[in-house]
Amino acid sequence: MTVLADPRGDTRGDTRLRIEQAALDLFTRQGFDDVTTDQVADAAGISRRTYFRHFATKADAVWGDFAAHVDRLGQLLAATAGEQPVLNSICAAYVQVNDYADADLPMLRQRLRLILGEPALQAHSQVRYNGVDQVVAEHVARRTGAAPGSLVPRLVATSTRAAATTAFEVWLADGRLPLAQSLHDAFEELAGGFPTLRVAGRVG
Amino acid sequence: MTVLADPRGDTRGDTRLRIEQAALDLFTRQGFDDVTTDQVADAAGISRRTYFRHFATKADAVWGDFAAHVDRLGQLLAATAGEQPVLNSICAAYVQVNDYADADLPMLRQRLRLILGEPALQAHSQVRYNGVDQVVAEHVARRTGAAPGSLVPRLVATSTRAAATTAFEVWLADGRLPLAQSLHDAFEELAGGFPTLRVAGRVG
DNA sequence: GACGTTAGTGACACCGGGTGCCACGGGCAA
DNA sequence: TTGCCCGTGGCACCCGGTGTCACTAACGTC
Repeated sequence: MTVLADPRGDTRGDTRLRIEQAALDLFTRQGFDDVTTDQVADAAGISRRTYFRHFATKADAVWGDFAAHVDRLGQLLAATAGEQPVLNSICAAYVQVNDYADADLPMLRQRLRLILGEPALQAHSQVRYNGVDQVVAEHVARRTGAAPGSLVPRLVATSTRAAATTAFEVWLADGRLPLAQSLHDAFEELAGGFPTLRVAGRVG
Repeated sequence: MTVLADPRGDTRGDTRLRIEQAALDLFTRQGFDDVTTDQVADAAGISRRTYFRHFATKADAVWGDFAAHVDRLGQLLAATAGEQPVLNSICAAYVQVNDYADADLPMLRQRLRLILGEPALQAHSQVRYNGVDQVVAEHVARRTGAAPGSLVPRLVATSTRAAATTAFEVWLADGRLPLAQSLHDAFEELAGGFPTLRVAGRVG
């Protein structure tokens, strides 16, 4: 329902953005589960059927163009020189991919708060993470000569992604230190075999 | 439909098991998405409505009593002495929780193949993993004195769980070496900061 | 200017997961 | 027998997601 806000001809690529913004706003205000796709479509000035032509699922509107994100991560990894340790190259790629301008940080926070906080979106995220893990595992396999499906490439991929996710969570909860710093901290712990644990452990 | 297989009075706790078995068989044969809950219910000799009284979601039948699993993990962690390094205690707890009798291994493989292989079940698994991560993070927090929500406890929890999941995947794909060995290998890599990478890396 | 093509859209019907409600029936205690 | 409880089935409903058809505006061609 509701008349098109802009009857002129520039609404083509704009629609997707309008949907994203409407979805983020509604999900943030009311919670993901308490908003129907009808409401999102209505807020964006389109029909429900049209919503599902722009996004495959209700959750997808929160993710923006994540595939491009993963592609860029893969390109950054492929372009790394062989001199630096593998973990450093992965950390650097994660930092670069997530290097947002200050103006974009509020929207990033909004997206992440939903993705990391709403159970339904957490569930959905697992499938996205698989794409990331695969790209990273292939990078590790190239650099080490191991098969991409063997233990070390897989393990490096999943645990570095766990590190990145955790860094995001901490950054989101605290917000004092910049995201890049949080990522570096997490990777440093991971790469060093958790030095913090060794300091505190081995008490007896 | 279909008459109750056992009209005597011992079908109370038995129903849940029948549903699980029917679900595992159907999902394995036809794929999770190509089986409806009607079919599962029918195969188990109950109505769809009754299925959803035993399991909250279509996916839950695959997981068995996972909450008990997590509880036991938490108890094992709480009972560990403070002498051994934290990571070792987590590894030991994972190994113990997943110490199945040989007779139970086929069903475990069946469950894991579905959980790790079917996208819809992978998505569902994220919510389960949150419970595991929380238990592990609390353990690390107790042992280190850090806040459970701070970086290191969170990171240890997510990356050890990533290690465990990866070990499961490798065990499932290969099947040569025992699960406990696969878990130990993964934790050793993780705890050592990925020694394998250091051997192969730093070529230049 | 009439034409066919194409992309974006809306309306409708349908499927399947999940829930609330009511009604039935069998076991069990008073 | 009476009353209760619990597991169950049936039904209607909500919502996410899809297939299909019809409409319309924009565009190039003749």
